[in-house]
Amino acid sequence: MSQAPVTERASAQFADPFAVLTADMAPATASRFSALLARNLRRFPAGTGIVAEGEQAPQIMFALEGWIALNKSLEDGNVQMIDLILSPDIIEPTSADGQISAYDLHALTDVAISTVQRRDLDGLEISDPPQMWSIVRTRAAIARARVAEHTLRLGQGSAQTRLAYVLLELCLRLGGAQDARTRAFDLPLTQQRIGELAGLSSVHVSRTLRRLSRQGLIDASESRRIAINDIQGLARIAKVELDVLRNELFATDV
Amino acid sequence: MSQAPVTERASAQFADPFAVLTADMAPATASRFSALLARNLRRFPAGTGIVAEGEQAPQIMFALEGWIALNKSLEDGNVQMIDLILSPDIIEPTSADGQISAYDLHALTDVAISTVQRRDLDGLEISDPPQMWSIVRTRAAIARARVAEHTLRLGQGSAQTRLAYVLLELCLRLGGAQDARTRAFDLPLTQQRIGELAGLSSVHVSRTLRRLSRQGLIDASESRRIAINDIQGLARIAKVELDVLRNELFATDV
DNA sequence: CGGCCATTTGAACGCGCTCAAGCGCGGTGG
DNA sequence: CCACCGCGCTTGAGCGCGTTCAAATGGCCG
Repeated sequence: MSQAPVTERASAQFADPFAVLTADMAPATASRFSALLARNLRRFPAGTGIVAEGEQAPQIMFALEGWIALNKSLEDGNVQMIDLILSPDIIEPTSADGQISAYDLHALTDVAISTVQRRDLDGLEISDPPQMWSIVRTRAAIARARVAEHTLRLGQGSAQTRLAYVLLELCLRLGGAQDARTRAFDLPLTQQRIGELAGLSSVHVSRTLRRLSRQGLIDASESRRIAINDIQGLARIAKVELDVLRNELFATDV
Repeated sequence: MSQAPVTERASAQFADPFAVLTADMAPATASRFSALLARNLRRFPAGTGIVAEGEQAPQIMFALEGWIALNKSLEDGNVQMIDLILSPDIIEPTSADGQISAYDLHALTDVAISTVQRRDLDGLEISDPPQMWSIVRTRAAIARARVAEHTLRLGQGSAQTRLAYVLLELCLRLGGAQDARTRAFDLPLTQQRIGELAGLSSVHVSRTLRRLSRQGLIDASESRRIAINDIQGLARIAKVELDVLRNELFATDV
C-alpha cells in the first residue's frame, strides 16, 4: 500500500455491493463473508495510489465502490490502463509469488475496497462445494475475457474502433447505462485517462470523440459524461457483437 | 472442439509434463491427478483448430506438449494472438457461463492437451488445503501478468519494443533458452504468426527483425530459430527489467 | 524442374503522434 | 468583483512509423 488507508467498521451503505457477491451463498457463509469484508474495508480518495507495481500487495481485493485503474507502465513513463475495475470486480494483483503486485492500482474516484489474503477465504469455506473460490474464479474469467477483447483492439483496431469499444464496454458494465432510454452515463475520466485506456494520445482522444459525435453515434458535449445515441452503429465501429460481449462480461451462473 | 481429436492411453513420454504439475502434491492426489490427465488426453496436429471462439469448450485444459496460440479476431478477419500457451500452462477458455469459449485456440505445432471440467478437479480434492485449485490459480496469475505485459506494449510500445519483448518473454519461458550459452531457441512461428502476436504486419516483422539483427542484438538468419546475442540490449529495447519479468513469469511457490 | 509459401525489399500512403497555440471554466486571491 | 492562474479540451501543422501494394528472391517438396 503506497497510501495510508482509512479503516472503518461496516456501515449501512455497503449493503448493496455485499449483496451482489453474497446473493447465491448459504446464509451462514454469506454472513461470515460480509463480516470479513467489513473488517477489511479500506477507502482511498480520488487520485491516490492504492497499490504500486513491484510492491507488497494483498492477494485479493474486492472492489466495493468507485472506479479503479489497473495500470502498467513502461520505463519511459508511458502508462497503459490494462483494465478498469468496478464493483463487484475482484482484483488479484499479485503474480506467481502471491506477494508482489504486477500492477499499479490507482483510484480514479473515491474508492472503497476490502483486502484479504487467500487463507482468509480458505477459512470461510464450510459449505460444499466451496462457493467463495467459485465466485473468485468466475470474476477472474470475466476479467480475462474483458482484457482479451481490449487487447485484441489495442493490437488490431483503429483509434475509432478502440474508443468505440471502450465506450461500449463501459455502457454495458454500467448496466446498459444509468439512464436506459438515452444510454447516458457518467465517465469520471479525463481524456488523458481515456487515452491511457484506449492506447491513444489525449489529443487523438479528443479528435476521435468529436468524430464519433459528428457521425451522430454519441454525445460527448457534457464533460465527464457520455450519451450513446446509436448503439448499433457504435458496435459496428467497435467491431463487436453486442450479444456476444454481454455474455462474456456478465455472469450467468455462480 | 472443431477437429476430431485423437484419444489415447497414458504413455511414458508424458512423465515430464505430469511431473511439473504434480511435483508438490501429496502422492495420492498426484497419482489420481495423473490418471485424470491420462484419461482425457487429446492430440492435435500442427495447424489445426483446437477450440473455436463462441463454441462449446472444456472448462480447463492442461497444455502438455506443443505450442498453442490463444487468439481473438475482429469481424474483419484481423487476428490478435492474446497469449502463447506452453506446458505447463493451464487454459481456461470459457468466460462467465463456463460453457462457451471466448477465444480461438490453434495448434501451432503438434499439440497434446488434457481437457477436464471443474467438477473433475473438485472430485480430486481430498487433501487439505486443496492443492489442485491452488495450482490452477497460480498458473492463472502468471498468465494474467504475461498478458498484461503484452497488452502494455501493444498499447504503448513501438514495433521494436513489441518484438523485442515477445522474443525476450519466449527466451525466458523456454528456460533461459534451450542452448544456454548462445541463448538460442526454436521459434516454430512464421513471421505472419509473430505479427499476430506482436500486433504488426508480417512485412514489418521482417523489417524489424533485420533491424534488431543489424544492431547485433539477435541472430535471426536461421529460419524458425532465434539467437539472442545481447540480452541486456534487447531488454533495453523491450523496456523490460529482466529480474522483474522473471519473477512474474515463474512460480516461486505453489 | 516447377510450384508454393515464406521472406525480403521498395515505394507510397495515411493514421496517429508531437509540438504548439488558443479557448473555456473553476478556483483563488488581490 | 474581477484578475489571474491552472488544468482540461480543442484545433492546426507537420512529421514519422507502420501500413498496404507490389515484385523479386529463396527454400522446400513433389
